[in-house]
Amino acid sequence: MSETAAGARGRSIRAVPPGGTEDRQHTEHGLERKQQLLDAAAELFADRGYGATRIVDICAAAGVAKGLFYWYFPTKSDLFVELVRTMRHRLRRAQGKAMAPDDDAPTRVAQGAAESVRFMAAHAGYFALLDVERADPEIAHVLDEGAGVYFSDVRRLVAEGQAAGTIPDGETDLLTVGVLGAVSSFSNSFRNGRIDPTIDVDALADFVAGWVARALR
Amino acid sequence: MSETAAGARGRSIRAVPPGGTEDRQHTEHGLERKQQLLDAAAELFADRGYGATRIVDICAAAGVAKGLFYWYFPTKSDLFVELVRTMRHRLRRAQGKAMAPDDDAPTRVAQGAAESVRFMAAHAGYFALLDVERADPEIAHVLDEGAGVYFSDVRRLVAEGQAAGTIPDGETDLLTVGVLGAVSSFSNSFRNGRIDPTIDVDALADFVAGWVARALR
DNA sequence: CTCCACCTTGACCGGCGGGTCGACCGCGAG
DNA sequence: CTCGCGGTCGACCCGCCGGTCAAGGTGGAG
Repeated sequence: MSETAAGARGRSIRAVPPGGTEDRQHTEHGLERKQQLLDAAAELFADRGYGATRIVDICAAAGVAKGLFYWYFPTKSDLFVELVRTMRHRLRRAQGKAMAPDDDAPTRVAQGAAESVRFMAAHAGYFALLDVERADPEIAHVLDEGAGVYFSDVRRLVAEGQAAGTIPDGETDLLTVGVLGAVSSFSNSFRNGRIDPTIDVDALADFVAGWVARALR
Repeated sequence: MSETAAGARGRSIRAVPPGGTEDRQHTEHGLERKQQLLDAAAELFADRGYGATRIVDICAAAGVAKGLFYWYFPTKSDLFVELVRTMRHRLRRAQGKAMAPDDDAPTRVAQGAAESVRFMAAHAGYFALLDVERADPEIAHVLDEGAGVYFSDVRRLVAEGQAAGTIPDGETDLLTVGVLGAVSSFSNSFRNGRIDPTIDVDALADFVAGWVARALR
């Protein structure tokens, strides 16, 4: 884990620029290769967990040698972080698109919850990798960061609803936690097969929307 | 962590069933030592995660040499399993005690949920260690086993309520997942400080009971 | 007192796996 | 053609950590 300052020696002064991070120039082909690694890693993480996935496994799955990994990523956790951030952006975009701007707050919350369930079901392979140990501080950070983002998104809506009288006053934070928890619980259970997998995803999403709407009443 | 060893004293008692593996004869002092290891491990697991906790750290925390660990546990995951099972038994006992036998199903579910929240808050250090990677199959197994136990406990109550007409029909499994998810979500958020930690635990428990009751209506 | 079972120690071993390195390839620009 | 850079390879290094082991301690039963 030690970044060993022994970065640039010899003649080629590359790597570790003032900014701190890698700013490698990738060709289009390079970007594709990087994506292959990302995809392979996502699958392996989801399958056997982050810690249990060896870098060499990721490379093997992508059909390249281990050394190449470090051409594209400084460390394993950097790859993970990139994966998670990408996922988060896509999910939030989907949520935003699913909420009708003119509906009231509780309805919008329910719409967002339903869409989240659908999205997570559609990308189960991706979201499974969130079941990860938070030992690595870099991991913990990006995960907490995500939790914070979703929290404030939902909290804003809840507070709005309370102001408009469409959601009961008080305990704004708790209501928010409840909504977030419902979405992740149902999604996790579905993904892990604790829910009858033959159920229609849209039916599940509707159920969750109803659950949230009732609890918010 | 008190008198787990009911009254056994003076003579050695068997700690592990003769299932073929370790069936060491521990003296009372030995059982105490073992408990020290268990406690030290629980704290470290909760603090930095299972995978990131080194056996030698556990021993150092308990003030013994590494070799001794293997006198009491075959492997690290065996220790973990023992920890989780113990916890589960205590929680279920608390739940059972909290539910008034003559109340109707939804009320009992809410009572159990509230008690679970209180229990998990009181033993936050213990429950934090459930945030663990499921890479190790032995770990995954004991965790799933626990999920299954709680699931069937709650499902039984929900089905009972549906039969009695106190809970709406249909989707028994989904309702169960919702209840379980609410309890764990609120408990996790509280433990991780995502909820204002100055809130009274009983108030939180009541809130969760209300949340569940509303969602179950 | 002796013996045996339980307890305790820390040096040691083995391999696993993250990260490094130096060499090499192929292509487009000059 | 030659240079430089993006890209690729895989042997190698090395610290870490789970697990082992041989030896020594201690207290109670006989």
